[in-house]
Order: sequence, then C-alpha cells, then structure tokens
Amino acid sequence: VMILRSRFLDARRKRRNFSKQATEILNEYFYSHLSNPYPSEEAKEELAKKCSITVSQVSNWFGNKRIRYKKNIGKFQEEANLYAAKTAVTAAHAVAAAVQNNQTNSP
Amino acid sequence: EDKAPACPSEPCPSASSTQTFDWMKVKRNPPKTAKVSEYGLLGQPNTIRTNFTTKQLTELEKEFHFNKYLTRARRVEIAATLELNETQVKIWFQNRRMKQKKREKEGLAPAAAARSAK
DNA sequence: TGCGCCGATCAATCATAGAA
DNA sequence: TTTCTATGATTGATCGGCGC
Repeated sequence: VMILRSRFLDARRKRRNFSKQATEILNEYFYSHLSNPYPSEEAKEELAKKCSITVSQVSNWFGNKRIRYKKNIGKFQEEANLYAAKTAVTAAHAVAAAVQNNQTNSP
Repeated sequence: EDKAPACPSEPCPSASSTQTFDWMKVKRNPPKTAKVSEYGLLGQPNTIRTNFTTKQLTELEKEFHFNKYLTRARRVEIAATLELNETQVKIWFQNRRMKQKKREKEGLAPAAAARSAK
C-alpha cells in the first residue's frame, strides 16, 4: 500500500512545540474553565497574544486538548489537580473576564 | 458564564477532584456516507472518514479555483466524475472555502504584525 | 419543511519532537 | 540510535443557527 500518502509534504512536517510559558497559559485557561473549555473568539485572541501564537493555533490546541482530555480523563487527573490549585486563586479573575463574553448555553 | 452550579447534568461517579461535564460526553453521530450495499446486513457501513484520492483532490482543487461555489448541475457532474456523493462534494467545497478564508486571515495578520512590530 | 452555507467543533490520522 | 509517547496540524464530516 504505497498509497499516495505523501500528501505534498504537509506543512505539519516542521512542527514546533509551543513554549513552556505558552502551554502554561493555555493549560491555566483550560483547567480554570474545565466546565466549559470553549474560549470565545475574543478570548482566543487574547490567549494568542499572550502565548505569541496564532488564533488558529489556540483553536487547534483547545480542540486537541478537549478531545484528548475526555478520551482519557484519568491520564490528565494529575495535571488537572495541579492547575486547579494553581488557578483557584485566579479563578475569580477568569470568571470576571468571562462575564463579558456571554456564551450560548441551552440544553 | 461557566461557574453555574446547576449546569452539570450529573455529579460524576468517582472523581478524585474533578467532575465530568457535558462537553466530555459529547459524541458525534457516525458519517452518513454509508453505502448500505456492499455489506448486505451488518458489517458497519462507512462509519469511517473517507480518504479522497490524490486525483479526486486535484480535480476538486482545480474546480475550486475556477468557482468557489458550485451550482447543482456542476456538483452532480463532479460527483459523478470523481465517484463521490453530491454531499461529499458539497462538504468539500464548504470546507475548502473555510480553509481559504483562514489562509487569507493568517496571511494578512503576519504582515500587519510585522509592520507594527518594525 | 427543506436546502445550502457559515462558524465551530469533532475525531481520526499524519508526521515530527522529545522522552525512555 | 531505536522505540514509544506527547503534541501540533490537517481534514472529512457533524452540529446548531441563519436566511431563503
């Protein structure tokens, strides 16, 4: 099955991991909003700026994070506890900042 | 916005410190790209992602550069030529347009950022 | 009531970076 | 160096909402 998987040497070849600080910021947001880790467009732009990455990369990160998290919650338990404690203090800030981003939540 | 206590549908059976929220339970229905035949009875239809061939992608790409939007007639024609469902062709164009928009956005942002950063 | 589109997201997979 | 795992990106397809 040689298959033409070659796929034009996708751009994803030369992948770069995000900086430790960036990952730290993204994880803090993710775990401090674990009940609904879906940042608004505005929040994504803010995160992108803070992390020095693009909005698309922020979207990709949350997309991957959500899927992988729910795929194996246990594997992220330790990480979850770590950030839960770390962000507990800043939780108030996050909520306050999120207030301006009224999302749509209907069962 | 997300700290409402009454939102979670369930308390979570055995979580050491975090609970299971609704977004963690979300499940997408399998693709309807199924072709009932081929498998007669069971044998899972096409519950998997279709892998377009290079030829199909090349043709779709060529058509896209000609027209960003498809007419019903053109869609039928292309679907037949490439042996794809009309829906698959429709979806491909839809995704392709979004990809295009994304590229334009990503393509201008750096320029603006570089300009302001200078 | 139905269809196509948009924007966001899912989910599976690709290919690489990094740990072991 | 080789093997296995973590992770960013890609993409066919789904979901909810909107307009016609």
